[in-house]
Amino acid sequence: MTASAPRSQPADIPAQYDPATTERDLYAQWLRAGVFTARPERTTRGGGDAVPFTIMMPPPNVTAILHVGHGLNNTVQDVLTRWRRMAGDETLWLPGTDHAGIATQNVIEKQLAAEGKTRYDLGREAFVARTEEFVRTTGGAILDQLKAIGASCDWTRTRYTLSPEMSLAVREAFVRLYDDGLIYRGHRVIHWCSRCLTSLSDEEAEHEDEDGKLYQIMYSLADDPSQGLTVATTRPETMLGDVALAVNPDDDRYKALVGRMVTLPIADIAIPIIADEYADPAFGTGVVKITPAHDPNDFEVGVRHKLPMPVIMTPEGTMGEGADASGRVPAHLRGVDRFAARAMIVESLRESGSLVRVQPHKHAVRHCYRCDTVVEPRLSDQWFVRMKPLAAPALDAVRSGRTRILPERHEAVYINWLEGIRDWNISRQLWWGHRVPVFYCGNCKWQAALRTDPAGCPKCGGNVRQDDDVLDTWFSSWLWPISTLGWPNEQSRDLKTFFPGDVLVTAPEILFFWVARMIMSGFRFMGDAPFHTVYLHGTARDTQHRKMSKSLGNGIDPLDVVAKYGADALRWTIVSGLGMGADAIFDPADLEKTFAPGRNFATKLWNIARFLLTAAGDDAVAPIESIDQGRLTRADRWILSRLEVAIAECDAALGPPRPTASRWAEGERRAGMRLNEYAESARRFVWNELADWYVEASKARLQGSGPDRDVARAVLVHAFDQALRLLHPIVPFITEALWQRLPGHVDGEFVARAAWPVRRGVGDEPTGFELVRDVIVRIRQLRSDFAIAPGKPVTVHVSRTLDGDRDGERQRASDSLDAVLSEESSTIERLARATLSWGPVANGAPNAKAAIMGGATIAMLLEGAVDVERERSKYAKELAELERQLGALEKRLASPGFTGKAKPEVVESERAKLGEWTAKREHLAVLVQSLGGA
RNA sequence: GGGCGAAUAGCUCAGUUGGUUAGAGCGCCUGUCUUACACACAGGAAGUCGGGGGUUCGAAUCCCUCUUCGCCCACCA
Repeated sequence: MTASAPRSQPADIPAQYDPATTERDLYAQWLRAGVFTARPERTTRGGGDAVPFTIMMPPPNVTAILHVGHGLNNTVQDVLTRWRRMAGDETLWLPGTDHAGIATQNVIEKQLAAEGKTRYDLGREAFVARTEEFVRTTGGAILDQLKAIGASCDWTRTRYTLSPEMSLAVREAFVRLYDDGLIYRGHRVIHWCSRCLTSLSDEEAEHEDEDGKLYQIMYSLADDPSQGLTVATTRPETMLGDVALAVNPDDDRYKALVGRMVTLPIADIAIPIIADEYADPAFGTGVVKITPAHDPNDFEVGVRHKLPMPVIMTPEGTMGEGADASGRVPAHLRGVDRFAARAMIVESLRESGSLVRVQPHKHAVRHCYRCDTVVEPRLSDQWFVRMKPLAAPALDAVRSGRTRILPERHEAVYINWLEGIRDWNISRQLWWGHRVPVFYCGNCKWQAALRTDPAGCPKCGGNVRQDDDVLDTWFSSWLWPISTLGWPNEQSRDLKTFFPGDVLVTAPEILFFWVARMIMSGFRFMGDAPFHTVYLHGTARDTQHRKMSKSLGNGIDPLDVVAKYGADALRWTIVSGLGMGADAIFDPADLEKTFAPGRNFATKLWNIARFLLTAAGDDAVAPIESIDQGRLTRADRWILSRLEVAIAECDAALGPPRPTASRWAEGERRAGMRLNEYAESARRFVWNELADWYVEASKARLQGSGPDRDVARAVLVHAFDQALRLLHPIVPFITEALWQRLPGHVDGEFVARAAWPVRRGVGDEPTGFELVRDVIVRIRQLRSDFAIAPGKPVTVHVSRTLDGDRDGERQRASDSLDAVLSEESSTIERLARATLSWGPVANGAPNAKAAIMGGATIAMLLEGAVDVERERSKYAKELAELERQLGALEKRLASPGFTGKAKPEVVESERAKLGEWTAKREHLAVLVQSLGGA
């Protein structure tokens, strides 16, 4: 089956839908037609009339392979992009990959380890070359995988964070911030990963609660070893770097000791007792050891008191003498791993009697976010970005409504983080990444950040060398919304057209890593936020709510799902289960249970189309606008009005695509992005309304030959066409496959760029078809209740039990009921498998059964004996329950609190409810009586 | 140690500012291969909305409290 084949016969549609070949073929068609390619010239910013709509894909790591998290993230983006594309926007969904400094370097280092080598065996240049080669040949595979799930990205604009263009942007940003004094060299304690051999930012060093130990150690006074102070520490090995003991200046216990010296055990050197507010008298013994080079707080104390700062560990995490540490690390500890050293030190303290006690202690220990190694605080020189000035506009953006974050609760988290923001350590002692563009003269003191590499020192002509460090991966990511569009070239057409963008879709984990920083860079370099909406979706988890991960083995391979059930099934499951901000739960042990509903839905659509093509043929179909209103049946008017409702619901669930003004107004700020509600509305329309009722009710007309057939065809094709459009963003493949088969389809047209449904403003009033449905359902219930064999014909005698009533409203209801029943009798008879017969049924007839609807009562006489008492008691129970609720309702409405405070529309709807229930009570009473009520 | 979220049918979840008799999918029960569809159709059972208290004419929805999970943030050695 190829889409280019002629499709004049309905027989062209196979009985079975085959996602695999269809999806591949359709994706190729879309690409060939350039459906996903953004055209700046069509936009309002480029001289056209389309509003631009931009989404930047969070670039997956270049070495990543697709997992459900990506599937989730990109499906959401695709739904939004396809929706806006159909709605007439000029959409740009820009894809790309991230060079992922530490992560990628780790991959290559693992390869080297398998070969028995380290990166140092290769040297920097060869290592980078090898990594580049790896990325070039096997990297970016994930982008192809995204095509398999239908991602409608503009692949002509694919970007990579370590490409030359991105380097240009990174360098420009660095130089500007450096020249503005916002990037500086800092000498302080940072998080150090002794496995990756690099510093980490605060965000990259993640807390993990651990059961540790609190060691209390006695430091004796240098001039009187019989006295001493007890200090508590969780990391005894750092004591070799102690330069003082601190007590609180107001702590009466120790006031007298301030200024005296103690002997540092093991290292056997004298250090002073100092007074500092940092020591908390209430914690432990109130005495804290000060290790400036290995603890950020101690560092601050060290600075205040101008203390030495000896480094007593190597970068690799073994004990060793670094700067200022000579004589501190005993020979037998040098080269010993820090944790082994801890045990050895504790043991020798125990032997010497210095170990006062050891108690269990729960505390949070920071770990490297890439390799999970315990991070070591370590004094070193790093590059930092001064964040306060950058944070201010980003803070204001969310406060003022320029950018909203959904779900709303994340806004408080964002604001809280930005208010307490600390400077960002951006240098990494890695080889894979953008190199810090700072140059130093080997001769004079000259140093500068430069856009291009200098030939020599501009001051003295001496040799220059570039800083060895590379930049944090996020230093390129934070420029993503602008660098991908051509910044720093501000004349770039894409930048002028597609910045600022619209929506950012990502997981909450990287709100700080990435989202906040992108907003900052947007303001800093372009003077505006890069998007007006941040949509944070949940995490993919298994049924035990554990995060899906490779190490747990509880993941689901999206491509596996695509192969088994089709991409649409995967997408359907994701979207229909996507509550605002809620985690998405999938069962990796039961793919069938998880994804079959999506497949089943696609199959349903397929079969509706098969019916449509068989019954309606594919001769030309009149446009719905050309059908004279008077020729529409109740079913026609009903399904058209249901379509109006469905469109309205989908639009409401998706919400406004952008703020109406330059900022989100309170009323719209939290609206929309309810993808699950959108999916449900569309599904209900096409399945429960169009397929279950309209198609069934219209079969006779469609299979007949009268002029009415054309009316039914027009309505059916219109309704299904619109349904396919509503569903296309969620299930793009099946809808495209079917839409192209609809009668009247013109070759080369795609539902992917067909117009999004718009309400026509017709069919608001009740159509009477609701009554038809009620009658059919009631008769079906009777058949089922009385176990009447499906094949057995049954006659239903219809009469109005309240016929004598001349009250106007009720009379009208009865008259309208009569009209509906007689005019629609053939439909009712067919769908309910019953014969309708008019005429009064004697009250109390032994086999009478009745149904209530629309303000009138009909009685039905079923052939064969029925259990009248059972019926009577059933209705009597219903009546009793109704009376109870009616009583409560009446009481509620009569209370002064209600009439005084409730909104007018609520009062009105509650009054209407009261009337409805009252009428129903009357009907039920008649019914119970007619069934021989006791 | 702070902050936030969740708890609704057997399972996974909706339920937008308090206002029809709380919904969907899956599962379950009973029928049906009714000429688009058994990946379907028709009918049905099933929830004291985590416990307790409060506000209100009215609470799954707001307030307090308790229990159980989860997430984020955090320099108490």
